[in-house]
Amino acid sequence: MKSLRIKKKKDFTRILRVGKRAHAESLTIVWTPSDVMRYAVCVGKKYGKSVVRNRLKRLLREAFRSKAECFGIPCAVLLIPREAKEYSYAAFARDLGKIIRKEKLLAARPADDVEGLPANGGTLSEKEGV
RNA sequence: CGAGCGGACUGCGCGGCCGCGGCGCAUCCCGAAUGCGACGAGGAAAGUCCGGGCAUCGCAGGGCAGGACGCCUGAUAACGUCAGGUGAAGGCGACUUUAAGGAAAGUGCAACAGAAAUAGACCGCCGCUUUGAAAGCGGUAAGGAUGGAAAGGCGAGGUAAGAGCUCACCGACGGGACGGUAACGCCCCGUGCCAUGUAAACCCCGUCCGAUGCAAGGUUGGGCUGUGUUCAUACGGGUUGCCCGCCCGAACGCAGCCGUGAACACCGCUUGAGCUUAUCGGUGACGGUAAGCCUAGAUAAAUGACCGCGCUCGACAGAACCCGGCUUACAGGUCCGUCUCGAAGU
RNA sequence: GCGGUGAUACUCAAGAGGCUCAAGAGGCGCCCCUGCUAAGGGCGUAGUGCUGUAACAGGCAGCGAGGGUUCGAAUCCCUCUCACCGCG
Repeated sequence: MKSLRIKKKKDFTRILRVGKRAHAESLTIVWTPSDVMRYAVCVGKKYGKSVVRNRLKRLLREAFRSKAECFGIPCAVLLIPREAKEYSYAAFARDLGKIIRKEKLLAARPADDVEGLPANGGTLSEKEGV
């Protein structure tokens, strides 16, 4: 899954400039269409010390992993959590689902029509239908 | 049984399922692909406070400056660390704490108070003179008052009053004998005592220190054009803060174009003063010998989510070149001791 | 990861072992000036916590936190906390 990470500073600044923002209670995401499905988590020093930051990143990655198949089209996504005292997987997963429903449900329809998508996209749309 | 003291260890466990990191093997459509396998954070990984290794610069040159340490003996690659001892302080005790060299080498500082702060007569006490009270002169550091500190302490003798003026004891200083590697201890003799504190103030003495840190540094990969600055007996650059000395002969900056994953890839990057067990030497820190073991290596940076069970319901906390220490944070739990004190019983 | 700098009232800050002293300025409060305001001028408040008083006065603590050295520490020495800066 390493290939699906966004690493370059250039990419970050580009996505932040042109990407669309969507907010939920526990986190914000910035997304833009892309040729492959890619993502990154944004956890700076303001969130706490290394133990807290590491846990936060794991939770976000796990949440994204479980919901990645719900995306209709391949996107580049930045996950930005909201500062809080405690973080939970359940809240991240729920809010990520909400955002996808709000923003992407319409985008998921064309994915069903286009059959010539990469193997990834094909299986995804199938599962989403179920 | 209660209250302590010292030391050592541990840091939720088991199962299922999805997922992550590099590694090994296999497969194929040879890709940052898929499958399988074993492995995968700490006692502090933390703070970055010390000491090393390693790397580059310098070229193993000198001086000044600067910094660190400081009872003794040992351990160690080294240390500001550790071990054992000495002195001092605290505790009934087991024990604990301790930056603990030098103040007759010199300089500085000691506010306020107080008569006086490194030297002294304000009150008081005593004597003499004059006198109505009182004043003057002299003696005196026992008492008062001030202060953190007031001229060794305390008792006796002594005296006009006093004073190491004299004496006993304690302290201090000097010398000697004995024990100990030494710090030092202990005993004897002598000296009436001979200079307050501060060196985490400058300093002196002794020991030690080149600078920069893996963003060190190396490999692959780079050309063209224009232009500017400086320079030949001095200038520029490098060398530690400075000076001397030494090295290099061209060095550096700006703009544009081509090219470029370049804030990239790979190496450094994990086998090491390594770990475990046994045994020998040593009071101990530690060292020797033998056998066995290989135990994270990421780079937007790997341990998580869900379910079930158990219990004491899980603290502090996440490797980033590697080691030895120190310091700080921490839910609890376990074990050890010819350990200490108190109570009760025998 | 590595290296460095700093912390003093609400804000900006001086002080570098004793006293004048926790300076000074902004801000804040009152007064003058004005028909009213701004600007200007003057005066002063007293700073924070605790204690204390009828109310003042006064006392104690306090310079990021905790120890130590010293007769005495904002200042000297350790440990910790927080903030900020630099890096091929």
